[in-house]
Amino acid sequence: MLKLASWNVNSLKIRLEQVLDWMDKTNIDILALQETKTIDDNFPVAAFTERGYQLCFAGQKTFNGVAIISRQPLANIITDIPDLDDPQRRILASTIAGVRLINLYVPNGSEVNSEKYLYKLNWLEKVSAFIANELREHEHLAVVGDFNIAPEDCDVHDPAAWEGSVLVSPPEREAFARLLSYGLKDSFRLFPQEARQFSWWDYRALGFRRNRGLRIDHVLLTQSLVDCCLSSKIDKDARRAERPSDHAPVWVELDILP
DNA sequence: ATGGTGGTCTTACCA
Repeated sequence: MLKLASWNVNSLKIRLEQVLDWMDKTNIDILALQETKTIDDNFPVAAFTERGYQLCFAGQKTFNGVAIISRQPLANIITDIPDLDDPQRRILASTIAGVRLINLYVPNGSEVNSEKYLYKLNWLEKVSAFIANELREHEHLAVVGDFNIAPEDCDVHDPAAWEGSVLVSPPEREAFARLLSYGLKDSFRLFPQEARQFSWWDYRALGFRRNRGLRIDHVLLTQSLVDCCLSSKIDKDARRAERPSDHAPVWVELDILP
């Protein structure tokens, strides 16, 4: 059994104890983090290596930042991709236990047609091309992270209120669908799920208490991993913690040896 | 109820 998780922690410095507690509780094998918000020199390496994990990370000051924490060795690490000269640290890929893992912190996009939105769409285009290329080389591949896209209306607490907005706009959903067209599957939808399950809730206006959320954090799997995927869940409990991230962790159990 | 909270080498910005 291999447990693979993704979590936007919104500052690893603030959330380190929560992350360590959650890893202990769930006995996770591989954890992909987004929004670590720390430069590499300040990454809390020892906290993870003391627990028997290995890690890789790509950070910057104040914003963004991605990391992969793994019980197994991390090979073939990539932080930058062709045709995207981007100082923002949002991409981290590594091969672990025969699985190619691509960890993404997709840009938020701010508002439809804003400069940040256009950056998001271009970023998604270049990353899609990179993933298409990776799929040619790796049979067992997972794309995980904060996609900042709610793929379907059932992933949105109030689809009418959100219609056309950033995170749900048709061009963003088309970019997500393009990944599925490569044969990747949204692991969450492989299983029967209760309605109104989300992975992110705005800190403001009692968003979590009222379950006014979106499902924007995803684990996409190639068919070979779908075939051994036993479950796909969102751990809403982590969002109930004191001083939580605005995102909950999402994770899959794969019936392969770690 | 068109606001609100939380994070950052903050006093503006990002989400």
